[in-house]
Parts: sequence; C-alpha cells; structure tokens
Amino acid sequence: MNLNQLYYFQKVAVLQHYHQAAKELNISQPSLSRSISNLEDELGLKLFVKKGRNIELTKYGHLFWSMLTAFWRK
Amino acid sequence: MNLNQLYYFQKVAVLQHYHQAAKELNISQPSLSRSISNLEDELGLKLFVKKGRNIELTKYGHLFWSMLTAFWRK
DNA sequence: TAAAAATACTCCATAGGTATTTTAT
DNA sequence: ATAAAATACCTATGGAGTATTTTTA
Repeated sequence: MNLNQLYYFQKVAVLQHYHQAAKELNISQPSLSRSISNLEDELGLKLFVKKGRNIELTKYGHLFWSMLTAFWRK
Repeated sequence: MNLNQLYYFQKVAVLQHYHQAAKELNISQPSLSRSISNLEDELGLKLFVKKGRNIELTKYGHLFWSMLTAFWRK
C-alpha cells in the first residue's frame, strides 16, 4: 500500500468512474484499474463493485473512505 | 514528485533528522536522503540544510510545508 | 573519533503503457 | 453497437539496498 494508491482511490471514489479518474490523474485506465485492484488485494476486500457500466463503493469502500478522511485530517 | 516523497518530507521535517526518520519509515538512511534530494531537484530548490550534525528546513522548506498542510486540509 | 548525511553503485519490483477481452446497456 | 472495466503481457524507471566517503561537533 502506498500513498499514490490512496490518492487514486479517493479520486475514483469521488468520480465513481475509472475512465474519468484515469484522465484526471493522467494515467491510463488499465493502470488505474490495476492500481486499485492491487490495493484491494492487499486489503483483502473489495472497495468498488461494478454498477451498470460504472462502479460504486462497497460498504468496505465507504469504511475505508472514512478512515482515510479521518487520517488526513489528523 | 509523488505522495511518498511528500510523506517522507513531512516525516523528516518533523524530526529534523534523517537517521531517525528513515528508521520510522522503515527504509535506509541513504534511500531517504536520495528521495528528498530527488524532490529538491524536481522542485529546483533546497528544502533542508545541514545544521551541525543534523538538518533543518530552509525558508523554502517552511513554505513547502505550509503548502502541503493547506493541501492536505483542503 | 564518532555520529550523521551524502554519494556511488547495483538490482529488481512494480508502475505504467498498449492491446485485447469481458461486461453491461 | 457502444461504452466502460478487467485482464494479459511487456518494458523501463526509480525506489531501495549495501558499501563508502564526507562533514562536523
């Protein structure tokens, strides 16, 4: 786990959209997809699920989001 | 520039000490030293100066610190 | 002369790319 | 038929290590 992954996570979480997030992060969609996937593997849980053509946060994703927010704000 | 470098920077800035910071970050002192050095190169300015055996923030270091704090707190 | 930072070098893990497939509307 | 995510594969960069030198109290 590294800070870039966390940064990517928050971007995806906000946009609910890999394509768009990848664009804003200036990396390719597959790279972003695998970055998040690696993070999920390391955490041992899914942060996002496919919702139609896009994605949304799982309950773990929401929890993780809360943890990050708390951390960043000390 | 990446988020890990920024994380390293804040650790060093707080401790004013590469040796100690490297230990807490679980990386070697030379790795940390070069990571900061790379960051400085990319920014085109010095963030730290040697102060006796240790180090301290330059005025740019202080400014950079303020910027990061502002960014992290939105 | 000791404690800490900087430099030199080497290596390899992984971040990122392109191409393609799968999924869903 | 189209838009988006996932998977496969490959490559190069740079993050990290060990060894050593430089700096300074």
